[in-house]
Amino acid sequence: MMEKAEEILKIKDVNPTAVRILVLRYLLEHLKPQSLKDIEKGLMHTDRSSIFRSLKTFEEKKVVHSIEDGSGMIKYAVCPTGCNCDPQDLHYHFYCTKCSYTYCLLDNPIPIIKLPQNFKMQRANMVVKGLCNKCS
Amino acid sequence: MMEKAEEILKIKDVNPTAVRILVLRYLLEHLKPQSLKDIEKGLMHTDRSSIFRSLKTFEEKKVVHSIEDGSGMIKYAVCPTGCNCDPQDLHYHFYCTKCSYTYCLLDNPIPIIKLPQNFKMQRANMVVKGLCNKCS
DNA sequence: TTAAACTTTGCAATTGAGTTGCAGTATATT
DNA sequence: AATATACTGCAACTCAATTGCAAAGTTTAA
Repeated sequence: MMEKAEEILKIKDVNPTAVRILVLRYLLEHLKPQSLKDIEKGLMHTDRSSIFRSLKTFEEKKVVHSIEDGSGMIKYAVCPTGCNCDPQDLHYHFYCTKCSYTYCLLDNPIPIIKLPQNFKMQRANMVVKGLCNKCS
Repeated sequence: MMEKAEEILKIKDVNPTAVRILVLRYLLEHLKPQSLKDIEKGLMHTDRSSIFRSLKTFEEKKVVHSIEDGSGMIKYAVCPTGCNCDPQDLHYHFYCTKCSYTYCLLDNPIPIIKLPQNFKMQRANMVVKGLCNKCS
């Protein structure tokens, strides 16, 4: 785990700077998707805008992908090996309206969606909202 | 169409005030989901917060439902007849990343999603992003 | 090895959607 | 009409996201 962040950055062709390593490690240590604020809280001495820019860079270089779970905050998760952030790599997310936790629903594949003529899918964002097991 | 807004408000037990009628008419006239800002632009002499509060009331009384299409703005659409805003009434949306238009994909039913034990679904928000026929 | 060029970072300030407090206006109730 | 209740418009605020800028760090080239 110690080295993993650096390795990933190298593979994805991102300069392994201090902030980037810290942010990526933080994401790797926390299995659930994390918001900018979550990361900011976790890395107490790192500037928000630096984290923000790291995340933007990560997204661009496909180190992480973002999830809009309707919490009002974008969440970020490390792309699993082989993930190209293609639609077929995506899965449903579950957002608990009580504890604000975002779960990945890995068991359900996203079905093929028939789009109208000439519509081109780039990505998808599928979120189920409700109460998780702890809150229901 | 002229009378329809008032009728809907009556049926859904919402006081048919001036702003509410204007907002609902605006939504009825525009088939695609509209954001607060869209409505504000459309109704040039109506205050934003009044529109906002109308929409909140509408949501509560199930006159409209909201869609988070990842554009950063919540969109609103009039509930079709029989819609209870239940998960099973929901459908996919398509958000064009170029022209920022949100389409309803009514042809695809949302599949039943297996949730982990004791997870309770309240609502769902399914958005496909990409390019629409005009932009691709 | 030093200077120039480029990248990254931290701070402060701005944006923009959403939301709220409050006082004035309109509408309904007695 | 007098009172209560609901609605509206304005201004101000919140809060996440984003940007401008200068300082610090790193790389490249002379």
